[in-house]
Amino acid sequence: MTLDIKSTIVNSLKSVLADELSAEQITKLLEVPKTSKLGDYAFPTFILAKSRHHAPQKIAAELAEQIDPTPYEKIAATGAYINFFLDKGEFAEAMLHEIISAGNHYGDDNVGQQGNVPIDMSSPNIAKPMSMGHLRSTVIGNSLANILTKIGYQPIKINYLGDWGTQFGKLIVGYHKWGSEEAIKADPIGNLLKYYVQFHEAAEEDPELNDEGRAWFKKLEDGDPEATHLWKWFRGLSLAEFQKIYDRLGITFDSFNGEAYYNDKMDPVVDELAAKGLLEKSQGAQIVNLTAENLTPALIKRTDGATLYITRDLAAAIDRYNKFHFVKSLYVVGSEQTEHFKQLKAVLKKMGDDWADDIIHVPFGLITKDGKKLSTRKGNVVLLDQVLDEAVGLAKEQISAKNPALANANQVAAQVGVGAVVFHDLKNDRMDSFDFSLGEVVRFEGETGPYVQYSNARAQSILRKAQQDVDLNGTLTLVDPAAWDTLKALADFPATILRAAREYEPSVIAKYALRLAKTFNKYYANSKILVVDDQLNARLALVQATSQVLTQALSLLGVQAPIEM
RNA sequence: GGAGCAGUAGCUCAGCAGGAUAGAGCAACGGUCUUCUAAACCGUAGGUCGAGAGUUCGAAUCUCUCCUGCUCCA
Repeated sequence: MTLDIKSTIVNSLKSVLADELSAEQITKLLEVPKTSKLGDYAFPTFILAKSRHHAPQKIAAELAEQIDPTPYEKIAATGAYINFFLDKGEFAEAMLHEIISAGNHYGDDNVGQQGNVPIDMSSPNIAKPMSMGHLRSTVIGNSLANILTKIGYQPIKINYLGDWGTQFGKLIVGYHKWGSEEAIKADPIGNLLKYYVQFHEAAEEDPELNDEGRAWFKKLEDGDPEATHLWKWFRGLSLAEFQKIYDRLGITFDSFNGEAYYNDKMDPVVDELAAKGLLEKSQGAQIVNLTAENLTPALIKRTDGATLYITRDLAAAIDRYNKFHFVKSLYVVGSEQTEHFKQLKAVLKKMGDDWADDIIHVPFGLITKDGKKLSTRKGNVVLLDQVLDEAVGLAKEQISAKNPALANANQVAAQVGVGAVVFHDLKNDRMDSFDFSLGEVVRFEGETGPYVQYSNARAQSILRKAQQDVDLNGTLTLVDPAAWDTLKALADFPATILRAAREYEPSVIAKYALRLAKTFNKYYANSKILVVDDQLNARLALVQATSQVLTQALSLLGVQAPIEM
C-alpha cells in the first residue's frame, strides 16, 4: 500500500523531470512533511536549482503545475517543495480494509524466514534479588523476541543464569554459620543475600573466612555431595522466586542454561584454542592476544588455572551455534560489557568461526540510584518486586477513584501497574541511562504505558456502545480530515516494526504506540463517533483498526491491553 | 593513560538514512465533564540544539578538535 503510493508519486515526478533524475534518486529525495497541513509527501527541488539555473521556489511552482493531479487530492507548491496530498477516501478504504481483514497479522512479515535467533537475556544472579537493573535486559529481550517473531524469525529466549562462582562457597559458609533451613524456606533470597552481606562484613575482621569460602567452592567444583546439594537447593529456590516475577511480567523462557551448564564445556574450548596456537602465556596467565584487533587481550585462564568469564561465554556461544545454527545470536547485556563482547567475537573469529559476525551485542544504558550504580552488596538496590507492587497498588487506587464499578479491578490494576513499569523501561532509546525515580516509573499520565492502554480502552468502549460490527463491505471511505493523522499513523505500523527489528530497538514501537494513541485521542476528543450517518461504519472501522494496532504494539512490548480500565 | 556511550526547553526525552518556523511529556499558568470513561482534550509560556571549525544550496543530524558527565579496560 505505502509502497504503491510512493511509486505513484515517483512516476508523477519522473514524467515531468524526464532524464534529470532517476527513479531511485527521486525515491531517495522524497520525504514526509512535518505536518499533514503541508501535505502527505514532499519533494524538495533544491537539487534542480543548479542545473536549471532557477530558484527552487520557481521550479517547485512550475513542476507542480505540470504534474497530472488526477491520482491525488491536490498538488501544491510551498516554497521549494512540491507537496502531494493523497486522496483521503481512497486511502482510508484501502488501509482500513487491509488492517481489519488482517487482524492481528497486520504488520506481519517473513524477512526472518524462520531463522533461529537465540537471545541471551535477563540472566539474574542466583541468591540475589532481582533489581530494576535486571528489568532492562528482561523486557528488552522479551520485546525483541516478540518483534522478531512477528517478522518471521524464531527467537529462543535464554536465561543465562549467574549460577556459578566463588560466591557459592561464601554462601555455604554463611549458611553454616548463621543460617537455618527454616529461615531459608521463609525468605530464600532475602536470607541468602543476608548471609552473603554478613559474610563480607565478617571477612573484613577475619580474612580466614575467605579461605573457607574458597575451600567450599573448591568442594563444589569437585562434586562434594553436601556442597552440591546446597547449591542445587539455593539455585532451585532462587529460580522459583524469579519465576514469580517473570509470571507477573508475563515472560517465559526457552532455556535456563546458566553458567554452571558450561562447567564441563570449557576445557574443550581451551584445548581448541591451544591446538590452533592462539594461546599465549602472559604473567602466568593464558591469554589470546588481540592487539591486531585493537583490543585488550582475552584472559582465558588465570595464573591459578581458574577459567574466566570469557571462556565460559566462548563455550556458550559455540554450544548455541551447534544447537541452533542461528542466523543471529543476540546478547541483551548492559553497555558496560561492550568490550567483552568485542573480545568474544574476535576470539571466535580467530578460531575460524565465521558465524562470529552474527553475534550481536544489544547494549543498554545503566540505571542508577542517586547517581550511583545499583549494587546489591552495598545495599544500593531498587527491588523489582517492590516497584511492581507499588505500581499495581497505585493503579488500584486510580481505578477506585475513576472507575469504581470496574468488574475485574485487581486484574486490570496488575495489567496497568506492571504495564507502566515495563513501558517506562522501553520507551526511551536503549542506550539512555537514567536515574531511578519511583514517581517517574509509576506515572500514569502523559507519555506512559497507561496512556496507551487508556486510549485503547476508550476505543473498546466506543466499539461496545456501537452495538454493531464493522462491515467490511460497507463504506470505509473515511473523509473526515480530523481522522487523517490517525489513518496515516496506522499505515506506518509495518515499517515501524521492521525498523525496530533492524535497530534492535523496542523504543521505536513504544514511541509509535504513543504517537498513534495521541492522534487517536485528539480525534475522538473532538469528533463524535457514534452518530448515525453514512460515515458511521468508516469511523467505527478506524476505531477498531486503532484498537487492533495499539493492542498489537503493546503486545510487542510485552504490555497487556485491558479492554476496560 | 586507552576505549565506549551521552550532552536539545526548569526536569525527562523525540527528532528515522541532512531539508520547510527545532517537537512531545512532566512541572507552571488558563480553559473543557447533563453529550462515546477528564488515566483525556485545548491554549499560554519556555531553547545560543555543550563549544569551535569543516563538508553542503542547506547541519540538532555527517567529519574533525576541544569541554563536561557516566561506564569499561589497564
